[in-house]
Amino acid sequence: MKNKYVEIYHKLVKDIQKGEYTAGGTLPSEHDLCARFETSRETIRKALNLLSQNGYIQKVRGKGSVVLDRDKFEFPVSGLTSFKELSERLGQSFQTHVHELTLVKEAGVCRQLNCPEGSHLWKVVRSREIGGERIILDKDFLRQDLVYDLTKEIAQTSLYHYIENELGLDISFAKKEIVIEPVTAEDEEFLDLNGHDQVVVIRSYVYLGDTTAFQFTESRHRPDKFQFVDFARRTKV
Amino acid sequence: MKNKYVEIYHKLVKDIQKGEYTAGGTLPSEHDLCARFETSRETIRKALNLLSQNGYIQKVRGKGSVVLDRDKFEFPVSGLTSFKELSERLGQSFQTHVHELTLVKEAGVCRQLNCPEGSHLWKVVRSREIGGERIILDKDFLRQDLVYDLTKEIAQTSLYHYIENELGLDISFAKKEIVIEPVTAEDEEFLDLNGHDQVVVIRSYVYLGDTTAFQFTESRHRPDKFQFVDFARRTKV
DNA sequence: GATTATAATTTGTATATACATGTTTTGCAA
DNA sequence: TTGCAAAACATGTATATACAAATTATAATC
Repeated sequence: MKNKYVEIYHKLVKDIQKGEYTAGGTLPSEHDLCARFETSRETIRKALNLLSQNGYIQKVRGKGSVVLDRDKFEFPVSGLTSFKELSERLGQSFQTHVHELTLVKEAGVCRQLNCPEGSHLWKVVRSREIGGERIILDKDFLRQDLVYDLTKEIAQTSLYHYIENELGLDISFAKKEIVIEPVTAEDEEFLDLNGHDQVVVIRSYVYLGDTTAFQFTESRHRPDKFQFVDFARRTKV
Repeated sequence: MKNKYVEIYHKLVKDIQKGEYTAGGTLPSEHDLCARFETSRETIRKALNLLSQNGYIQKVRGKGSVVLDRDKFEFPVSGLTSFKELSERLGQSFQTHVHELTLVKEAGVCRQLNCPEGSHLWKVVRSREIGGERIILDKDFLRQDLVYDLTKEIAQTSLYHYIENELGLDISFAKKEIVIEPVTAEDEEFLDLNGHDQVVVIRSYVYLGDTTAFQFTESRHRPDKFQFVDFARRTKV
């Protein structure tokens, strides 16, 4: 938190979440925010753009920044939120089981991550238990040259926290695909399928800020427990 | 297309799609683009931010704007693209069947659209046929006070085109939810389910630029033909 | 009181400057 | 030739100004 406009963004998000500004109402005008935060209008506008992009406000010319009702669409699987961040926000009891943590050589994954075919990759297989049921199976492949050390403990708590805060890698964006597929033997083994014969599969390619692909993830969800919530702005063609 | 930076954005998108700039390479520097488009750096930066948000480039400090490989993640169900826009981009043969086009009063939908309970709503039920199979069932509710006139022909071609281009309404953003649900009698009636007993349901609340909710859509997809592709940037917590 | 015209407010766009920070290139020195 | 330091280059942040466009508040007029 060193940039002024990012700080202002976080402050305003906090204020909205505290209910300081109610949905349907408006934020103070840009001019007022300038005075309050003792900064220029452009800096305020950068902060407001972040709020707009993340679905907190809608700017209406002549009126102001209208606060949106974000309650109805919490639980964003979107935006690269990790399982731990999710569970904590939901406040549900959750547990992670680590089934595999090995170094492998998978040519196919290497090709998709754009690294030499002989490269070592961490393979992490974890199941996620919520409310006593194992409903998510996560299979991760990470480039070992970027994440050199990995322990079962890290895999059990939070990969993302370790990668971002301990290793200082800059996770920046991801390409993501959601499809429905028949269950595999692996699903049967590690999940409480409850009779379901299909799972929701989320495949993600995760990139760093310097555009190097470093992770491939396959997240397999039991369909009755799956929900994806998104906020999308229309891009004019 | 009147704004300079939006025009520049579209021009650069077109250039990238034409292959003028290849994935992995960089765009001309901001300074160069200023000269080329005869404009200021801030204007160029606004255009580049649009490219970045939509997954065309990744800006790397000190290096430049690296062009990303968007081929791998076309077909964005995300971003409020309409069925017609989608089908055209895919180049597949498609067909729309209009099963219902009526004015109704649905208290539940009214409440969610934040309009008076007695309001008239257009109810549109359409099935989408691709490659000879009816695989998508779309149920739309639209506020009649905003879309006063609606014909079967419009419903068959493109609602969005009519709403945006004919009526001049400014479709701005949507809250979206994806879940898996058991098939209903309606699904059985209007879709070629091919033995599937579950469908992928996308529920969307669509809003105008002035934050008025005006449409509720439920899009029901046969699971084997469903795919959702997304580009997501990580929002630092 | 109701309508209309005007002014004030608010966001949108375009431009300019200064400095910070990270990357690449260049040139000098060992 | 190699290695290192300096310069050049690229993007990031912060600030300032001017004007456009949409909305809202105010004043004036009938």
